[in-house]
Amino acid sequence: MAKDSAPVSDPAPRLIHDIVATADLFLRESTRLFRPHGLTAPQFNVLNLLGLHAGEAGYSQRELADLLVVDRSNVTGLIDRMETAGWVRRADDPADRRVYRVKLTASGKRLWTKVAPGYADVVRQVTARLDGSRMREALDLLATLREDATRWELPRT
Amino acid sequence: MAKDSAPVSDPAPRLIHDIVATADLFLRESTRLFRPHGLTAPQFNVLNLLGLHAGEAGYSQRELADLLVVDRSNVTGLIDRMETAGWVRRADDPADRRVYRVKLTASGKRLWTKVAPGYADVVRQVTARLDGSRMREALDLLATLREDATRWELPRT
DNA sequence: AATAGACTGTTGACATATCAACTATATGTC
DNA sequence: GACATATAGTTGATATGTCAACAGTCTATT
Repeated sequence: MAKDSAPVSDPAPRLIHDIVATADLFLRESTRLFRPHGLTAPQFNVLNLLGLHAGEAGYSQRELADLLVVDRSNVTGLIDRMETAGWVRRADDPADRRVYRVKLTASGKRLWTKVAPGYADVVRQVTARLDGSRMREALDLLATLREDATRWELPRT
Repeated sequence: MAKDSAPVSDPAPRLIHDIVATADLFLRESTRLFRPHGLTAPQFNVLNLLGLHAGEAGYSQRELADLLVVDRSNVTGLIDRMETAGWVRRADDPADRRVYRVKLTASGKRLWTKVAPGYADVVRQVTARLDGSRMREALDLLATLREDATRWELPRT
């Protein structure tokens, strides 16, 4: 009988580790897909956001930062590089002189239509073995974990 | 492959997104815990690996790279900074002059015993709502995804 | 023993990320 | 209108990550 006082295989830290490892693996593998097109994963995310949802108005850098869940300051360089590559441009916002509307260029649109289907394929392949009920279970588990991860309190010392 | 665009509620991309977002959130939140001690998340991971499993021999930088799932070159700077902070030291390996054995210093051990319990608490809080069966299900789901993520083939163009 | 090949750690170039401090612009309140 | 406050984007310092190329060391095969 195993003593559970020395839980070498304690599942809780393992779960956290595995989530991080799975996310990492997925980012790493998807990078292999983007690389031949000169894209990085965050750059593809920008392309995909603009291609999918942005319409004519584009997104402000603040909106992009919120959607990508990164700091505003990070978006500056990201968009700089994508602008240099010719995939996006910064347009002035007529309603607010502080903001740029970031929009796809024609070249950016072309790249998106070329890369996005391959990404969708990969996503489908990776999730192919999960049927509807396991998929729902997975989404639910992750949502539960995210709720509790925002809820915990720092030890107040 | 369907010619029409993916429905907004397509669960597959959402699952991938949610895994990355959950990992991200967890890393971000745990950083709040490490920060007051002057530690970053990767630095805590090194500390924890050395504190938990390394024993007298420590780990080589190659072993650390494999355990952390990062490139060897990344470990150079990580250990540089932790050495400067006085938490680890590089000892020569008597059996192989190419490698360093990275070991905790007394100060590193002290820091680990101070920080690790708080981390364990947080892990416990975050996973508290998952009973044994959901935990097993979660680990199993992630393992399945990782298998398929290493299996997919790059479109051969 | 010699040598070819593999492996370890480092370096340099680059992308991504954070945070704090700064400028410029908006906005709400007196 | 004037002022306090908030917000958008940039900058600089720093940490993490990749990749490719390098020097030094090991190892296996002849």
